[in-house]
Amino acid sequence: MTIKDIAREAGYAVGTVSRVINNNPNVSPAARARIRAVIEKYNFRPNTNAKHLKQQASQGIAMIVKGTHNMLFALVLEKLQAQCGAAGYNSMVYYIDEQDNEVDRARQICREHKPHGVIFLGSDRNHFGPDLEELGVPCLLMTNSAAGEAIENLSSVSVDDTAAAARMVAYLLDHGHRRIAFIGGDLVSSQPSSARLSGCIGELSRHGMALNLAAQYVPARYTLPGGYAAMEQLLQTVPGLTAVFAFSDIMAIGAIRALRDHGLRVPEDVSVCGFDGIELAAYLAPRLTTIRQPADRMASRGVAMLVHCIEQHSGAVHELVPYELLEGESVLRLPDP
Amino acid sequence: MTIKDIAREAGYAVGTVSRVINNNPNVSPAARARIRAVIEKYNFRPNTNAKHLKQQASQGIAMIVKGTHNMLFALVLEKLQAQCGAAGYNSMVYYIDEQDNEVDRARQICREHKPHGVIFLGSDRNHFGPDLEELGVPCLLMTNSAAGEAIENLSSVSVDDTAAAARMVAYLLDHGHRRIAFIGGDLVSSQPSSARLSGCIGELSRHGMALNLAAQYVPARYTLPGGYAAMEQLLQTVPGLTAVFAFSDIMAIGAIRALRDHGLRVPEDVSVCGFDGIELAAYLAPRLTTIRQPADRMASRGVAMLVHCIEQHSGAVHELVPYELLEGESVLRLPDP
DNA sequence: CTGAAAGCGCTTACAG
DNA sequence: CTGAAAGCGCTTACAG
Repeated sequence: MTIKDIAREAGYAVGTVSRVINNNPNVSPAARARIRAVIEKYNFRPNTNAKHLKQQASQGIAMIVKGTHNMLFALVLEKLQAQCGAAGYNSMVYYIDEQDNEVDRARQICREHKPHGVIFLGSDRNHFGPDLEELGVPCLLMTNSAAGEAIENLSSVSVDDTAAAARMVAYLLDHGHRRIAFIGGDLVSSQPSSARLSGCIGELSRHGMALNLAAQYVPARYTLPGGYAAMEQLLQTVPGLTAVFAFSDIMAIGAIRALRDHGLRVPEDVSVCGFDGIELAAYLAPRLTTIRQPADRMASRGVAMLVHCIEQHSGAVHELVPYELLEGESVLRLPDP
Repeated sequence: MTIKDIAREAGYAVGTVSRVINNNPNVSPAARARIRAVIEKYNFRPNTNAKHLKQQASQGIAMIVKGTHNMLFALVLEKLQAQCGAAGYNSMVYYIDEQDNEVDRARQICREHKPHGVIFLGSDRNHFGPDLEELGVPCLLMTNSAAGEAIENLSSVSVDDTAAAARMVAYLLDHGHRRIAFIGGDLVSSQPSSARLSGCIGELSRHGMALNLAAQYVPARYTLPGGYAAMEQLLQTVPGLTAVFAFSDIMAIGAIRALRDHGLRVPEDVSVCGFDGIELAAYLAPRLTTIRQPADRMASRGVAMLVHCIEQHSGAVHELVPYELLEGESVLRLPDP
């Protein structure tokens, strides 16, 4: 069943059928009705391969998501799709492996599906360079800042990771914690982890405290076992620690389990806080103290910015959206010494 | 950059370039080397739209996943892809919305990408009928049984949902629980929920107990808030309940939070158990007692079965894989009355 | 082993 | 408003 079959049965040429399918106004009501009826009858769907092969530009925005296990991305993606729809764009979602090159994938997608813009959820900073401009369409990085990259067509929307992490450290210090350990991502590939760590170091030094990177920071995958293993390591390298700051909620949950398996209570013996503010954080016991990244706000700003770039041919912008420290029950206020 | 440009630069015809790309043996080593070098030089990737438009059959298996929030599916999918790769098939993954029609989507995918087989993760039983045979390729339903559907080309691999649920009820009864409530999916669309519920009813009746469906069973979405809301309702309709059996771990986590918010402890005041055995279940406090669906085993059996159907042109088979009751800390043994 | 050519199912100027 | 035709970038018989 192809457009040709529809055309024959309806008594029109394939061009007219194509116009009906693509809502081209240059079709008589009679032809439209007749052709629609035949399409309906056979529940015909045009072949997207042929469509994309020929079409100049799709009416869509491509979204490239790194990893399917990331609960924050899943939430942000949902909001992005809603916002895109509201702005009159289709969204096309491509999930890729955590270790795949998102920029290579974007290149292929642009060639084959000709989107009006590309949104990246998750990024390896090593993959992003000036050659991104070759894509020829505005791009947007979500939840990571690209302000430091200075790539002409790459906008970004994120929280101020440095400030947010500093805020959390200030919160821990205010609660009397002095021996604090950190679990984050790989500092070479993860831009947000670096930013957050520098926020932590800054805030500590404001209080006259130094951070021993080798001992107090353990890089881990953003997974439950990743957080678990990192916590076990920190228990060795930071004796007497009273608080742990994990740069994702999932890692925090892993860390909490590790603490418990070592006979430590949370928060009575060790306080734990996370980052992201995923839905799950509020369902745990104790509720997790964390930094909430506002998925809704990020998505609406992101789509607005990208659409502006697309329609006005304007340059990249980098926007910070407000984070929020969600006070849960996982950080204890220590008594004054 | 197209196959034509590569051909020109390499000094061969496009057909030869195509043969190199598709590892067709009828190419001289010299031509192969020369063309490979040019492809390498430009990092050329053929347009998949054109490829699929023309190609008889891809060397792939399509996987259609309902929903991106399902942690069990994410795990099973990972294993499926590994198994497919090992069997010499590519996997092409298509995520669709929870309420979208997976069979309609499969129809389109088969037309456009000509996979050798289709795997469904998640299904609405209302969408499956004898017309699935029109797809013309073997299909496989994962984690739900299709034994009752009698569709010629639809195999399935799942745990015995009825037996597994009965086993859990037996476990609760053995622990002294008598007032038990249930949270599951919509009984009309969810085959596993029906099967599990019937297992629960059967086991209760073996012990001379009846189930008041309207009061003791609350259908919910498979989400945290879904479980939460269902639990709040059960607190009204089943006064004095001592145990809750949720048909997914995520719903169980939601239910636990609801109980706590009503001042009840788990498991001291109310016991809770789940279904699925996702990684997270073992990281909670208390660890969740649940039925583990063996993702690894299901994936390896599923792919083996599907590949057999594909290569031997054999008919559908329905296999049950062993479940496992994971004893956590969320079910209390009640003292003898 | 290689090339020339047809054709996959669409879209889109171009005429009328 | 409609049709005839070119062409998107590939694959694949068919000749040689």
